[in-house]
Amino acid sequence: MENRKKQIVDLAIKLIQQKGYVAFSYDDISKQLGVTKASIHYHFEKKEDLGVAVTERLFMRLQDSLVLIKNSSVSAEEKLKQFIQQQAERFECTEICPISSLQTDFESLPNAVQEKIEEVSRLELRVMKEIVAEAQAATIINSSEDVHQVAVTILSSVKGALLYRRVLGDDVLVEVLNQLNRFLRNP
Amino acid sequence: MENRKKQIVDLAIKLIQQKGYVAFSYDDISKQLGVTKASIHYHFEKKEDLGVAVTERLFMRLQDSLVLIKNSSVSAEEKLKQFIQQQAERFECTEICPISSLQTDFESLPNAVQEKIEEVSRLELRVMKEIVAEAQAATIINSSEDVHQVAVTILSSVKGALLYRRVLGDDVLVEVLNQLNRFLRNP
DNA sequence: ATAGTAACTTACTAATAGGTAAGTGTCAAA
DNA sequence: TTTGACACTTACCTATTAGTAAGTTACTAT
Repeated sequence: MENRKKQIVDLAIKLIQQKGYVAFSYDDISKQLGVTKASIHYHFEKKEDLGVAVTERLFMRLQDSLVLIKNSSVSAEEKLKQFIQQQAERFECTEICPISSLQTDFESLPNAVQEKIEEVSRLELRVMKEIVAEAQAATIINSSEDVHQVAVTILSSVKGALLYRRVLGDDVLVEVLNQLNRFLRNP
Repeated sequence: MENRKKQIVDLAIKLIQQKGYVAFSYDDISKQLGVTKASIHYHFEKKEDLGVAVTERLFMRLQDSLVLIKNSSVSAEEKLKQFIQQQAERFECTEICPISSLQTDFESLPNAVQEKIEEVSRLELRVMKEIVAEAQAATIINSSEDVHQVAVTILSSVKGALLYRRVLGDDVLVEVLNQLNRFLRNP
């Protein structure tokens, strides 16, 4: 059952969003799936293997959205809105971005996972740059702004807002999103 | 020796910045201080007690900077620069903001520490709002912007940038700081 | 029917975590 | 000189962690 592997990875991502890489355990996963811990080890021998699988899924998700961005005929305006808001809505208020969570736990990560999360972060930035560039071409974003700088700032502020949201409540994210809009919109 | 307690708390904060609340252990601390684990327990019986002491120190640091902001005769421009850049320079590239780290580990924190980190986050926001309001009064920041929204956006983006810096390198933070400046400066 | 494989379970290990009880050395006040 | 507090150490306990070895069940192709 290849499905079981997917189940485990999905649950691992969710747990990483809630508790982080260090804090989640094979016991958490096995109990929630109603199997023994050893059966999780059967699918992913070491925690490192599961960690790599997790980062590979995150990578693929981003690749998918990159393809979607490039091919879809949706307006640049909608793409920008979608990508940002999607992150916000996909997660509950107690969850943060899985990439942020792994960045936070970076020093405790096995080497293989460290390298992967580096790749994921770079790809994420590429995706955001793609969106910003399109929005700029559509004159939604002021073209005098530097694509790279704007992209990295949007990503940082959204990820940071998700952290604050967890302790200060839902409003934080909405406020940051509003302010980003104010900053970015062409006057 | 009240000094030892301070040593422990300082080291705990550093370890939280590097590895997070869940990942750091009494063993880490005792080894780095050259004493036994039990002696750390003598000063802070439970990990929760140390966690509370840590958040209380973070709170006091913020209170100090709040006083400094209100009393110092430095220009609003300088204050804004100082507060933001201070965070960046105080930490090494492998370290993130201790508040962010505790926000990430929020779900794994003891209740008492959760409540404290909530207070710390609110105070941090207050400090940033104070700075933004002053900068606005000095017409450095466009006065049409909402103080609260701008403050929460600055905090979020700086904290987020520290996460990305850890995996993508030092440039990230500089870029975000530059972009924030571009957004904020009066035209 | 049988051999083989996938997906498990049972039962274990070693390491590490937080935490505790009881004792030791040192210093200062009575 | 003794009492007592402080700052420890030694020696432990229990729970949890990642990880493993060996056996079990069920399905599948030959």
